[in-house]
Amino acid sequence: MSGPEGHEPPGRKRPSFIEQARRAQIVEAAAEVVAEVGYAHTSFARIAEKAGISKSVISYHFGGKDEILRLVVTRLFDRGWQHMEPRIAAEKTAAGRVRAWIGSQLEFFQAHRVEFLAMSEIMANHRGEDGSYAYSDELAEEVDGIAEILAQGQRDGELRSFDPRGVANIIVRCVDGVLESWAMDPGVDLDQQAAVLLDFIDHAIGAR
Amino acid sequence: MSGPEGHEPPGRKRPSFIEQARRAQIVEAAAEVVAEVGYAHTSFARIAEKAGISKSVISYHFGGKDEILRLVVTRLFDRGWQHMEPRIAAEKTAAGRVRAWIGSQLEFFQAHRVEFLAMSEIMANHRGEDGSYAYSDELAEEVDGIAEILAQGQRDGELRSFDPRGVANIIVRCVDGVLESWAMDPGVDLDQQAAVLLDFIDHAIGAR
Amino acid sequence: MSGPEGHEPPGRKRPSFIEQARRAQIVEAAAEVVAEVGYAHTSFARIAEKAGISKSVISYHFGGKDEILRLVVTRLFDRGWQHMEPRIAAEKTAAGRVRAWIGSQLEFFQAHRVEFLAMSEIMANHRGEDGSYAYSDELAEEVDGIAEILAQGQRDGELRSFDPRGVANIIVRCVDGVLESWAMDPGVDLDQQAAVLLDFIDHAIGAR
Amino acid sequence: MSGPEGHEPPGRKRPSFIEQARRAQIVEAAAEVVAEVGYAHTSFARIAEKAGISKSVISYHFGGKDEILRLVVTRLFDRGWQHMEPRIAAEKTAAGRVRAWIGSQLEFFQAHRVEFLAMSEIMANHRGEDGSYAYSDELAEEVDGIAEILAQGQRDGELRSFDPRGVANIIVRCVDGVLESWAMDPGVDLDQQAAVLLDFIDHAIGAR
DNA sequence: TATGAATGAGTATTCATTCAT
DNA sequence: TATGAATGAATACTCATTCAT
Repeated sequence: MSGPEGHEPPGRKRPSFIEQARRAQIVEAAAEVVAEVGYAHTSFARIAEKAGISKSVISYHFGGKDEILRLVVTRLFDRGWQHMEPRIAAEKTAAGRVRAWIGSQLEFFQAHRVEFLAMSEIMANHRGEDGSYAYSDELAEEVDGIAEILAQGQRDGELRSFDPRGVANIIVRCVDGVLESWAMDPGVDLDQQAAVLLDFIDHAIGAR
Repeated sequence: MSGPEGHEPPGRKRPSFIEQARRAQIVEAAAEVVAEVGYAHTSFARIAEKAGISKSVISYHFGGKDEILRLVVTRLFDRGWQHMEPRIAAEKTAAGRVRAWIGSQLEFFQAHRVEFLAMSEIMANHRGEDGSYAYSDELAEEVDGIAEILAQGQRDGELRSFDPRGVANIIVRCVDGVLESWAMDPGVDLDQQAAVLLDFIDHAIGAR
Repeated sequence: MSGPEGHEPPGRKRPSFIEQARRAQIVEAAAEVVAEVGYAHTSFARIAEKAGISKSVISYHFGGKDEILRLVVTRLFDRGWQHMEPRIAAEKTAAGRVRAWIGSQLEFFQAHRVEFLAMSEIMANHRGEDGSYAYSDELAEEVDGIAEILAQGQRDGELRSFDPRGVANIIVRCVDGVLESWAMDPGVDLDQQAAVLLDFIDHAIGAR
Repeated sequence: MSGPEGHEPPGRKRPSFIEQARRAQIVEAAAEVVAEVGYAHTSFARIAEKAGISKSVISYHFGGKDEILRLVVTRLFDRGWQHMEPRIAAEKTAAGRVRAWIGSQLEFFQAHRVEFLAMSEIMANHRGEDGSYAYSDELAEEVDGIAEILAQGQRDGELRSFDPRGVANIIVRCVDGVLESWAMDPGVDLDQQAAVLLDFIDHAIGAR
C-alpha cells in the first residue's frame, strides 16, 4: 500500500515548517467537520470553509480525502497512547494495569470529545477500495495489548481462567461503546459510567 | 413497532402483492449494497444495479433514500425481536433472561450477517437534519429492557448490587461490539466468542 | 397542424358520453392546478391527483399536456364569448357596445377567477415547437372585433379620430391587465376598478 | 434598488473582474434562452450551451436558477429606471411627466427587446414557494410613482378628476401590454403604437 | 505556495409516456 | 376503459480534482 505519509506536494525535498502547520490545520478542521456533519457529508468544501482556506489548498497538501481522515485517526490514536502508556506502566498488578488502560483511555477521550466522535465516524466508514475495513490493525493491536496483560494476570494466579483474547476484544468494545454513548449524548455522566464500567470489568475478570 | 410507511406510489388504494414484493426486493438490495460498499457510497444507482432495475423504480416505490434505509433497520430490528422475545420469556431467572437475550440476539444476527452489517452502518451514519443521531430511541429501548431485568434480579437477591441502567448500557454495547468484530471479519468464531461473552457477563453481574 | 381535437383514443368511432365527461373532468382539474402552482409546475401527476384518477388516464384521453391546456383556454374563451355576445349586440351606439364588451368580459371572468388565472398562465407560456407564440389568433380576433366597433363609431361621428386597431389593441391589453391585477390579488375591488376603467376608456376614445 | 446578491463562490473575498464578467455573461445568456424557449423550458443545460460553458460553471457562480433569473429582471429594471428618471424629472407638468415616463420606458425597452421578453416571462412565472407572486413589489412601486404624479396633476387643476391609483394601475398595464404585443410580434411598428398610446392616455386623463 | 476558476462525473428526484393486465 | 408499474431522459445541484496564474 502507499507509504506512511502517502502524498507529497510536487517538487519537494523535505517537509517545511509551514507545510507541517498547514497539514495540521487541515486535519484539525477535518475532525471538526466530521464530528459536526458526519462522515458522509464531509467534503473538501466544508473542510476548507472551516479552516478558512480554499479547497485547492487541501488537494495541494493531501492526496485525497482518505489521507486526511486517516491522519485524524492516527494522530489521535498516537496522542492517546502517549497519555495512556505511562499510566499503565506505573501499575504492577494485571487488574491494576487493565484498570489504568481503561481509565486513562476514558480520561483522554473525555478531554477530546470532538476528535473522538470524528475518529469513531471515520473508523466506522473508512474502507479499502475492495470494501475491506481499514483500522483492523489498530484495533487488533489494542486487543493484543490487553490480552497480554490478562494472560500475565492469569499466569500470576491473579485473574480467573478465561480466553484472554476473547475477553480483551470484549473489553475494547465495551470501552468504545461506553465512550460512544457519552459522545453522542453529552448529558451522560462519563465519570459515573467509568466507575460502573471499571467495577463491571473487575468482577468479570475475577480480579481479587 | 415500525413507524408510518411514509410514501405511497401515486393513485394507490392499498399495497398490491407485486408492489410489496418490489419494495422488499429493493430493501434487500439496499442492505446488500450498504454492507458491501458502505453507507457513504450507497446510491440509488448502485441499489438499482444490484436489484437489476432502473433507478426511477426506486423513486417510484419509495419517498427517498432515508425511507429505504430506515426500513432496512426497522425490519431487521422487528424480525430480530420476534426471534428473541419468546426465548427471553421462557426463562425464569434474571441471569437466564439476560443470557437468553444476548444468546438469541447473537443467534439471530449470526443468520443475517449482511443485514447486520448494513444496520450497523446505517445506525452509525443516519442523522437528523440538525446533525442529531437517529435510532437513539431503539437503543434506549433495548437498554431499558435489560435494565429492568437486571433490577428485578437485584430485588430477588439473585444479582449483586450495581447501577442497572449503566450496566445494561455496557452489556448492549458489548454484544454489539462482539457482533461487529465478527461481522467485519467472518474468520472469527462467533459461537466461541458468544460463550466467552456469556461467561464474562455472568461473572460481571455476579450471577450465582 | 393537427386537427381541431388533436388526439383520439385508439380504435374509436365517435366520442362516447363517458369519454366526454372524463375529458371535461381532466380539463377542469388542469385549470385548477395551473392556477394553483403555475404553468411550470403543472404536471400530469398533479392533474391526476387533483382529479382523483391515475396519470395514465390522462395520456389515454389526450395527446399531451399541450392539448389539455389548449382546451382550458379555448373552452373558457368560448363560454366567455357566449356570455358577452348578446350583451354587446343589445347595444346600439359604438361607445355602448365597447362598454358592453368590456363590462361583460369583466363580469364573466369575475365569476371564473381560477380559470382566468389558468388561462393567463397558459397564454403567457404556451409556445409552438419553433418558439412562436400560440393564441396570437385569439387575441387578434378580439382586437379586430373591437376595432370594427370603434371604426363604425368614428364613421357615425360618435367617436373622435384615432387609429382604431391601435386603440383596440390598447383596450384589450388594458382590460386584461386590470383583470390580472385583480386575479393575482383578490383583495382588489374589481367592481370599482371596472368603473374606473370604463370611465378611463370613455374619455380616451372621446365618447360624447 | 436590487437586493443582496445572495450567492458567492467559495473562499472569496471580493468579486474579481473575471468573475463579474462571467456572471454578466451567464445572466445575458439566460435572458436570451428565456426569450427564445420560454421560462418553462429554460434550464442550466440550455444556458450553458448558449454561453458556451459547462453546466457546473453556472452552479459555481450562482446559488441557483432563481438567483440568475432574478438578476435578469432586476438588472434590466435598474437600467431602465436609470434611463427613465432624468427624462421624467426634466418635465414640469403632470401630463408631461406621465408622457415622459411612458415614452422613455417604451424607448428603453425598444432597445432591449430580448431582455424585455425574458423579463415578462420571468415576472409572469416566478412564484414564491407558497405559490404567491414575486415582483408584486416592483409593479406596485411603478403604480405608486405614476399615481403620485397623477394626484399632483389633479391638485394643480391640470388633470380631470379620477381615482389616481386605479388609473395608474391601468396605465402601467397598458404600457406593458403594448410592449408585449410588439415584443411578441416585431412586425408591429412600436413608434406608431407609442404615439397612439400617448394620445390615448392624454385624452383619458383629461390633459388639457 | 496558494488560489480562483473551471470541469465532468455523480447525486436524488421528477417527468411524460408506454404497456400488460 | 382504466390502471399500476416501469422507464429513460431530463432536472438542479455537489463533488473532488485540475490548472494557469
